[in-house]
Amino acid sequence: MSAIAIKSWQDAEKEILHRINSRLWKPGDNIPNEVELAREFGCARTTVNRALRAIAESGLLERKRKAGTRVAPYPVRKATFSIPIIRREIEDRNQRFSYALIDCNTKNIPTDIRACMQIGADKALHIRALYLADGKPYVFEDRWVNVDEVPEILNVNLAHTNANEWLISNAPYTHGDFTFSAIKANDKTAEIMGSSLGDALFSLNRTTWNGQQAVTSVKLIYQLGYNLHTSM
Amino acid sequence: MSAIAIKSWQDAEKEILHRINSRLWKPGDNIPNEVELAREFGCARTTVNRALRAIAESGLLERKRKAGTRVAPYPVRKATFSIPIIRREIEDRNQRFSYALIDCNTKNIPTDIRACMQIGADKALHIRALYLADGKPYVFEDRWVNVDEVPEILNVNLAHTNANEWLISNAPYTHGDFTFSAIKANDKTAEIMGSSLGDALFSLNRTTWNGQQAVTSVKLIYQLGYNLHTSM
DNA sequence: AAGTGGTCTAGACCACGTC
DNA sequence: ACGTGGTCTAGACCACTTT
Repeated sequence: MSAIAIKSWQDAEKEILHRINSRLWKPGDNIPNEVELAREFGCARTTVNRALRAIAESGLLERKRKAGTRVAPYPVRKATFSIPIIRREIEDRNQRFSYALIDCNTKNIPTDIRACMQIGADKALHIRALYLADGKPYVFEDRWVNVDEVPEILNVNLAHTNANEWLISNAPYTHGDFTFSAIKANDKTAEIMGSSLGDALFSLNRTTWNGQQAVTSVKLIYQLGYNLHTSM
Repeated sequence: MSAIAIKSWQDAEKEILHRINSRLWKPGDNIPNEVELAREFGCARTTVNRALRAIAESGLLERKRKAGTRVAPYPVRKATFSIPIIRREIEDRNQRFSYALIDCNTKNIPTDIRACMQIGADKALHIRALYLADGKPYVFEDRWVNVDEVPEILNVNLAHTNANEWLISNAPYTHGDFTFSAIKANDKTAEIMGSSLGDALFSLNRTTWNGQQAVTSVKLIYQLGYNLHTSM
């Protein structure tokens, strides 16, 4: 019927998405298998596979060997967001970046940090710093660094080089955990951020590992009004 | 040298990641091209391509035709998070899901919602509802639905069927915008959520589109203590 | 002009999950 | 046992970007 010329996997992807969105294939329905679609589209099975795989990754299709491919009945859509370095985040807003170290020393790890980093050592490097946009507090960083994993950081002058940037370039990680939350500014936070006591602030906790070893665990508290945006 | 047997694209991916993480290939370095790696690994170029493409999608490699592939100097890592239906989110916590419609009627669209939905019509369906976990407020939903795009929703009894679930199954969308932020509970919000005035709450604004047409725009306000978690 | 990644093809075999 | 997706291969051509 419809004389659609499928010449690339993106063409196939568009056509399949169209069939899902137009509800020709409804949530829960099984769709034709790869061989049939390839025949219908007049292309190789590999091409159809690439398109189906891409859509399945976005959560709209569910694929199982033998059972086939079906339209997700309750699609759990996936969105991606980027984790830029703070300097770039600020510069992308056309603001001037600056940085101020608050304090930095090696000390005993509090139990909550120990629990989320799961490291054996008693001590770690604790860094507190402020990142500013146009001279105004943008984000407050409260960080612990596993010096067994990244000993070179002890030779870095953290008053001049910020840990966020240095670590990204010098301490690779294989995986990480991210938690976003809303927190109420306490008196210390309010003072540092120049905001009011009780303000609702956006916060990100991130712990990264290189293989089995924790690299760093950081809590970032953003200025009032910050929001995280993404699209799909 | 290293007699690594590369038999799958995942093997190639692991080997390449190892070379990046061990800093054999440093940030900013160009790495060998696909043909060379295929020869070294003793596999087809397609296999190497799949591995490199996967790593580039995660942000660790940058690829350009002719220029080649290099390790990202300041990797902008990408993380994905899932957008589950609220019922499932609650049931996955082993809590009992329930739902209460607060109000629902067709009325004039406020200017801020009109701006983010970019629709022509004067009126839209406004829904306010509460989703509960074990009988306690879990998330408050304040939603506008474009009835030109999804007229069938007018026939749905929203006292029994929640809009979140109904729309996911019945109103496909091609793309969307997501904004996460922290907000301070005002008196109305505090009353509805059973939290205290001034609490810092986590909030998500989401607008979805089907092609050119806005489908729905929703503000979700989560209970105190909620956080969004993801890992990579 | 030339080098690199991007993709397509046809065929093959494998792995998983259902029957 | 068998049907489906998952992947590999070798070769080919194309598209983009830099030189």
